[in-house]
Amino acid sequence: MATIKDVAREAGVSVATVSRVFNNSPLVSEMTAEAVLEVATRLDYWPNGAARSLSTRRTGTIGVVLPDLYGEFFSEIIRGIDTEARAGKYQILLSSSHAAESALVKAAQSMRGRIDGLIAMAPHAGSSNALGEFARHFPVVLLNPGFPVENCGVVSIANFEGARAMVRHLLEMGHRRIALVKGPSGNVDAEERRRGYREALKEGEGDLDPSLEIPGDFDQESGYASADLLLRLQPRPTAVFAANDWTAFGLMSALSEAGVRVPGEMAVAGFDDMSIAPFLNPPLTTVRVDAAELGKRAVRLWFDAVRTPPESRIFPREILPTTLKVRRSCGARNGTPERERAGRRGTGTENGRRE
Amino acid sequence: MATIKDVAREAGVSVATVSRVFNNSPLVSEMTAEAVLEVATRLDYWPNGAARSLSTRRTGTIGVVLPDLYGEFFSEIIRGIDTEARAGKYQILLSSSHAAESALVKAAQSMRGRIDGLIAMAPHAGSSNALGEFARHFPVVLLNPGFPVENCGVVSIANFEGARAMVRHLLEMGHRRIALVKGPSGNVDAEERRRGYREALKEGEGDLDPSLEIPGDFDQESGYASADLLLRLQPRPTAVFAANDWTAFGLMSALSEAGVRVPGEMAVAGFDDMSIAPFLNPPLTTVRVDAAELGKRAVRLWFDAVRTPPESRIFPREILPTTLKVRRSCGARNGTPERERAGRRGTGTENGRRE
DNA sequence: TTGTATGCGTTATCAG
DNA sequence: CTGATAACGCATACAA
Repeated sequence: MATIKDVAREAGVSVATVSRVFNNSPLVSEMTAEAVLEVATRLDYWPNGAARSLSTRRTGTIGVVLPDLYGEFFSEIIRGIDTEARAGKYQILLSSSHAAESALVKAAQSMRGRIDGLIAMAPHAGSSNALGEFARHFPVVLLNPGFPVENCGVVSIANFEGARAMVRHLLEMGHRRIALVKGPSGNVDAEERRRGYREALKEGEGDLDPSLEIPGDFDQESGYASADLLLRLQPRPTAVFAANDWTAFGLMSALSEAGVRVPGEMAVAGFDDMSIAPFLNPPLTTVRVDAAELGKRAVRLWFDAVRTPPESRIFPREILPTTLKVRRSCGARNGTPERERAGRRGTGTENGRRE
Repeated sequence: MATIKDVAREAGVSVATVSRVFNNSPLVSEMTAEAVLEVATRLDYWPNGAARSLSTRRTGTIGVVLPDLYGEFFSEIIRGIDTEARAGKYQILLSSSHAAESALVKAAQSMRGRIDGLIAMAPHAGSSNALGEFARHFPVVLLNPGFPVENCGVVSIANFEGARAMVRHLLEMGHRRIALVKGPSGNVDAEERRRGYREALKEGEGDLDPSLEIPGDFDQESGYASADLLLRLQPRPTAVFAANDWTAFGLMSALSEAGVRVPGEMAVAGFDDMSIAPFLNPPLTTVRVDAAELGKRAVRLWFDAVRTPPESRIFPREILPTTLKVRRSCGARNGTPERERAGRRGTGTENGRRE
């Protein structure tokens, strides 16, 4: 593989000149530049990234560590990160960190010298101190952390506000007895959504009854299973809020099999707004989480940090608003919403705050 | 940030010794190693990746360039790549290449010196020569390319075989007039699936009628729209094979709205086996493409290449078999298939060949 | 078992 | 405008 030296020799100039050409330095005559470029193309030369970053102390890449690369949510986050990073001429060094809490740390370790900073999603509070350590060396932005970390930028999801808005909506629709199919216990998102559920019921006239809170696990299966308990409740609820869309899907399958009409006999709501949600039968009313936007914001925060001298850096905590998507699974409020088209999502009301 | 020199000085040894410790060299006494490690931990030292790869000419990372990071298919590919790469102690430098054909080349260019090779999905034949150029420098594996490229490993999808198997199945179920909702014209996968469709009809007793081939675009919307044409056909087909699951979803929505029972009046089949497919109403009969496995195989092929001296390298072309997933949307063959559980998929017959 | 010295491919500083 | 040359942080051949 041709190096800068080869090009210099072949073009009859010094390596410094070649370097200048490839860095668009104005300190080189157009004629020389052309000649160098010609030789470079002929020799199929391109600067070696490792050498370059060793010399400049910049790598032009952001490390991204996510707990797991499974599902639409994560793929959307990555897409958002990639899009925004590319727009800023940065690349992405990706790693999933497995569930183990030490994995995140190890992944980040092994990226040293190869990244200018980190965007990470850390499910375990145990990673906290290690992350703080990294943050002393370079900018770190955390995605929806369940614990406070110093010296890191943070983007979280308005789970609480989204859930509260959804339950408020159900109350507005006249429901009083609203069940909740919870997410896995210990999960930050699940916990916040439950808080929002309770808060809305407390504010409104809803039944705040512990027996209405059915266990769930964020998956289709647990949603399916929850229908059984749901239908046994006395008096039977008229609406269910599932902690995420997968749960809602399972729930709707089970209700359909049980001959319970949705939304007629039971309104169903979800959380996430997966791409399939508008196309279910009936289309699912849910809370939209714009995962790609989550990724984009993380990158923007990260860029802000990079462009700021370390001593005057601030560490903003941003909260990604969620949006209520009213579809048919909860009955129509103002007539039946128009049919949504693929790729085009209807508008809605934003829930959440910014800081 | 502490360097190897800092550690050496602090520990009272040479940099060579520190280096040996971090490379698990047996040529260092246990005592010294411990001391070095102690100091390293205290100084929060970790080898600089750029410097290391400059010296060793190995980076420990694979460049991954995909045309677009959207949707479950791509996220699964990435997951497969990541899983397998991590198992082999490799990291992933990710980049989406936009649709532009030069983008792939640029992305790969800018990765030079930072990767040991490339796994790419190149939708445009124009990238062909550039890829061949890369392949002369380091191992390249292509994902499902629509054109022949020299010196590259290749993993493609058994689109033809999968489609043929599906249509054969429909024929077996007694259907004779089977429509096809095509994918976008020019798309490799779409083209191969159509070939499989025609082949099966030719072999069997099906109607090989051009008017049965309805235009589509791989999305929900075009599937929805296709129902109109489908229902107008004279005589009306008893089954439709949609070129992918999204198309099938749209089709099923439209049929449901039109009051056409599935599978009673119209059998519907898809292609891809998206995660939601088993949970539709009725569950969708489709052809499973294991995208994660596609990614894994690409990495394995890549590993094979890396571990082989360049002169004796061969460039295998592997074809990922697809699997027929029989569910209820085409009617049951041997009674109703058992209900599938999330995360557990039923077995099926493999279609495709290996080389 | 340990240390010394050289090279990896660039950038950047300093002279010309 | 151009050219030497010293870093950058590490691995390794060679010496000890």
